[in-house]
Amino acid sequence: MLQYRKMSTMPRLAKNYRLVFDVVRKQGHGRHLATADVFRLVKRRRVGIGFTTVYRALAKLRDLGLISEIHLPGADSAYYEPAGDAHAHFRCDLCGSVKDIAYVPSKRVVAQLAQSNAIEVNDVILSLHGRCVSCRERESA
Amino acid sequence: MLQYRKMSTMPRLAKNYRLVFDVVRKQGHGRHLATADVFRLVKRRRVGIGFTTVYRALAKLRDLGLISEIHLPGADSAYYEPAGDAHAHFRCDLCGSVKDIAYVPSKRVVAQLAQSNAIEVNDVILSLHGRCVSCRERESA
DNA sequence: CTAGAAACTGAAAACCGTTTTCAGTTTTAG
DNA sequence: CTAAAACTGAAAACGGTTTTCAGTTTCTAG
Ligand SMILES: [Mn+2]
Ligand SMILES: [Mn+2]
Ligand SMILES: [Zn+2]
Ligand SMILES: [Zn+2]
Repeated sequence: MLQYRKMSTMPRLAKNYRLVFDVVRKQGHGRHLATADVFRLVKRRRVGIGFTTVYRALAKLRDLGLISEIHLPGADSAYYEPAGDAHAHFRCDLCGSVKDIAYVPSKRVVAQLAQSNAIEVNDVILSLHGRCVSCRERESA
Repeated sequence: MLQYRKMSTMPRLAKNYRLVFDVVRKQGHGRHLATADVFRLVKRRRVGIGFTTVYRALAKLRDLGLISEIHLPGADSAYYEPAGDAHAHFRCDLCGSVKDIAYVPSKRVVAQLAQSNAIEVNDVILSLHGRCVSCRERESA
């Protein structure tokens, strides 16, 4: 699970893959694009592109460690964001909005869990679920 | 999200729903049944039952808080286990096996995250991913 | 340059877990 | 008993994603 942080060390990408990457990267961190959002934005720049190609690009970029693919219980498609520091996600049960949460279980705790369970942990995924600010406001009205 | 821990306070369940509940409950904690596993085990006791009914039973039991439904990135169906204390799950990327992990972010940390992000957190889902013991052994051979 | 191999492309079809629809049957409440 | 509510199962639909196919484009030797 390599990660190319610098463009200089980044492998040469096909034109379309590059386009998909640019679309995801341009959102910056904290924005979470559903697969359908990526399609829409990519099509805006290259009308004829097939959704198969976009799926393949997303998979490759994910494998290269350039973007991260987010799966949240309750959401019905994957979400994408540029690769960056590990963090958790909050998803509103009511409106489906997704928000970054600056927290991740400490390395020490995870190492301890790995040891006591005799497993090798390569990834830790944390998601919070509940009601977002605006949904809480709207509901209390 | 109520939870009926005692049979005495448990609502009356239709025969089939009861059957599905028994199948899940009989596995005890620490066993994780994929939807297909539940079908198989239920059909063993009631041959003619339709999978639609099983899906409906699982949804209702989940809503009643009697069982918990687990969604793990990488797995292609839901898993079920009897309701119990909160815990995390480990899923082996290679063989797909699922294991309970006795850890959950502390109430204090979650409350702090909720406050600083102005969200209401109703659920915290933590999953670990990597290689299980047997897969590590098999790979090193 | 010129093969040939490897990577990429997009339409269409397949996939597959899950949900919905339909036309009933069974159970419950009064 | 009677009407409403809950439950049932077959079949069809759903929807995000993957696979297949028949090419086209790009890369790598030589
Ligand atoms: Mn994020
Ligand atoms: Mn468990
Ligand atoms: Zn919301
Ligand atoms: Zn394994």
